Amino acid sequence: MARNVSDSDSVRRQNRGLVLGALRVQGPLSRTALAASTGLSHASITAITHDLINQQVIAELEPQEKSDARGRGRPATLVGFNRQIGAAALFEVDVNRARLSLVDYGGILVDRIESPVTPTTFASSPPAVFFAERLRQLQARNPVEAASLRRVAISVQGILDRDGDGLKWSPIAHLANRPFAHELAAAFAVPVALHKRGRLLAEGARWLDPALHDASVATVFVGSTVAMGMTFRGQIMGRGDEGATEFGHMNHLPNGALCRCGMRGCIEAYASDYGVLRTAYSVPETATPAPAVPQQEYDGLIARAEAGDRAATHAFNIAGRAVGFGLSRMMAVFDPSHVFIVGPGARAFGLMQAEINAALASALVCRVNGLPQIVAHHDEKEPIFKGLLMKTLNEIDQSDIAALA
Amino acid sequence: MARNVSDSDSVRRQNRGLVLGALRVQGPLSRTALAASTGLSHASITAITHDLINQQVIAELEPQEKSDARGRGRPATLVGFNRQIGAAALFEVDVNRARLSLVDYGGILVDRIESPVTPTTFASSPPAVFFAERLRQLQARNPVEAASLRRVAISVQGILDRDGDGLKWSPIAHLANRPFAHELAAAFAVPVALHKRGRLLAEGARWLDPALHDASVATVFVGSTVAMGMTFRGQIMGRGDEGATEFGHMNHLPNGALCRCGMRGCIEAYASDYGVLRTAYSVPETATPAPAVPQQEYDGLIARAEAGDRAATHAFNIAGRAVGFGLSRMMAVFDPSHVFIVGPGARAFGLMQAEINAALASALVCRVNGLPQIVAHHDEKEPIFKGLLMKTLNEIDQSDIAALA
DNA sequence: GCATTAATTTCACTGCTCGAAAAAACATGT
DNA sequence: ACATGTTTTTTCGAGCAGTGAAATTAATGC
Repeated sequence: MARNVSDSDSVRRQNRGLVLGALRVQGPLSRTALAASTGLSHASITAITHDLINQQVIAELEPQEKSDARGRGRPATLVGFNRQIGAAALFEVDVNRARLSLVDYGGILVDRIESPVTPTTFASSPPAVFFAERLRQLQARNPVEAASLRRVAISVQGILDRDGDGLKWSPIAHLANRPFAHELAAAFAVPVALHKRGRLLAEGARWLDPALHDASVATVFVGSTVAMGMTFRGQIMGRGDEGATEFGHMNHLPNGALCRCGMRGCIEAYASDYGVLRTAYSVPETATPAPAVPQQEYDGLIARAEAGDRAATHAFNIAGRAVGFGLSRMMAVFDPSHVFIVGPGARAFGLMQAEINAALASALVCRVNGLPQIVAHHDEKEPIFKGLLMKTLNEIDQSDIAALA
Repeated sequence: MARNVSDSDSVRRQNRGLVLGALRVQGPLSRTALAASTGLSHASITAITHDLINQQVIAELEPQEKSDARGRGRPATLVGFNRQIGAAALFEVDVNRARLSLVDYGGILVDRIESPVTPTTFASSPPAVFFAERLRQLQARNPVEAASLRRVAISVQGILDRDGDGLKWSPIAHLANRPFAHELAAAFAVPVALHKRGRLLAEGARWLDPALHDASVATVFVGSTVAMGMTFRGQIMGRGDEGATEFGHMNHLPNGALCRCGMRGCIEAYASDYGVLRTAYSVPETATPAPAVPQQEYDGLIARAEAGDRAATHAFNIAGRAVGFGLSRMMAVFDPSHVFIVGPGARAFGLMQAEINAALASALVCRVNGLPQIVAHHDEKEPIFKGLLMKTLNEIDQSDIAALA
């Protein structure tokens, strides 16, 4: 029986959450600004901030003298997060790289470790060990933050199970079906959350462009894989908190090109770096995909296509067609007002755009509602990190902090 | 500024809504059962039911003597909806038929009118006039219920605009882009809601099979059109309340068969009745689709296929393939645990099943998570009506009644 | 009739928000 | 230096909804 009853406690949680959320989005605010932003009365804001300050969650900032000509009246005192009360460890795992960032409760990056990943990395050392080693290393270097670790969050690629704490399949070799989330949670006595990279991209895109904060956006990653996350009017879509969009492995052409996942005809098999390379070099569609494509090789192909090379141009056309039809098919189920293209493939957006638009034009939804606005966004690391960061801090805010007695 | 603040009023609304929802789902209940079902304390249930009874929303039922051996202890007095306090008019509009039902607040059908629809129906008389005429007729026949009309809800096919109160496109001739919802609302001084048929199917499926009430279900209608609605763990998905899944017009084959919508290669162009007929009779794919297919012609084709006729069998294979790849592609974005096939095409499910399964097997999500459970459900009128009914009554419960002072 | 049992109601208490008024803290004008 | 105006915060009493525990109500069983 889901406990949906509303009582004074849920009121408290909700309104404290509102205050924390406002501070998260807008940074330090005065109590008056908080009242305006949350819609709560001044009296309530006084009570809530008073509690939060007592609990050391937030603190009054030192008034900044000098600066801007402060107007008349009593000057506002800003309150902001107390960075020391919590820390989170954020792993971003990729096919060829892993990065662990330690951030404090204020969202400030404290320390960071990068490690290469190879197809054998997780075969030789179990994922849980790999992660634990690096986390211990960061903890040793930052004892203060280590003491207040509240969450570990991991950005992964692949398909999560229905609970959202196990990977059932992943393009990263030997990562799926290893219960590293549970093991880490046990080892560090801290909740460990797995997030699909696509979903984080969607979350991150919202934070990077405030104008999109409440829009419906599909964020498509094109690079070593093809992935997608969606937001619907500011809400993250799909499987509650697990996320299940497998856009890259949506079928594009029945019995088509062989994909890394073992299926045939996936969008990824045409639009990812290895897919484009395979097409460009006229390698048979059924050839086993390359396990990894060096960045410069992909960039070289983009350069060749931009220089007019026929084979390269053709390969990107095919890729654009795959992405375009994928979007067109997705839009039959969910139609966003904006589409972001991020990742290395964003640099090739110009080469794919015509085919993408052509494919979208064949969708009824687009004919009726108009084409979504499609924008390429070159950097993709920032959205993922930002998404992971904000999602994790928000989780702490709403689950741990707002519920504090 | 969205008013998300929680106060005693929102608590009241939420908990009253819980009580109304429990009664809606489970029928008349005792106060003790309400407490168990909602999670509220007995004291609160006493207060809430007291208010609701004072407001004539619910009433105590006469104790049913005789029946089952009532145990010891004070006998429970059930409370149930007061049917007289509201009524709703429900239109179901189809390509060849329109039906208007008048129901009371208890969900009991009071009266019903059916009218044929032809491609010229809405050309000769504006939709608003067509609807208003029939509604007036029902009101005249049922003056008591007419006095308490609270909502008009219309089930339509097509694409709604973003506000959800206008049709931007519809397979029903001359129905799109006519502001009949606004006109009706003005004429009858009552809120008028448009609902996509696919979404109602999803809603209705939940109500018909309580086991699915909290599952993730995709309900696919196959018949004169192909449509789909989805629920995610009991929540209706897609564009908030407007609904935008255009499954039938998801592209199946680029540049494929001509669809009624004017696009090419839509799933509908292969899997709807006209599509199957076209394939079976080897009519060129680019031939203009028949405006309507008589029921017996479609049924005849099913019979022929079941008897082993090659052309007919082939046509249903092609249809199954279209539906299967559509589902497979949808599942890259949203993967339900159950798929319902409803509508006339459900009778041909056996003929399509193999191709549907084959197509699904080519989806990575299915390989990893297993195939969803696919079930055909012959009757489709009931789910639509039930969905429209429950959605509308729930709307009244939550918006009008729960918010009463 | 009286004990037993189960459904409902009553009652005292808690915790939250809110509006209005008061207090605080600073700028400006005389 | 001091009164006045402005803006931010806090204080205070009221109101409201939920809760647990105890009391009440209405049957059954012996």
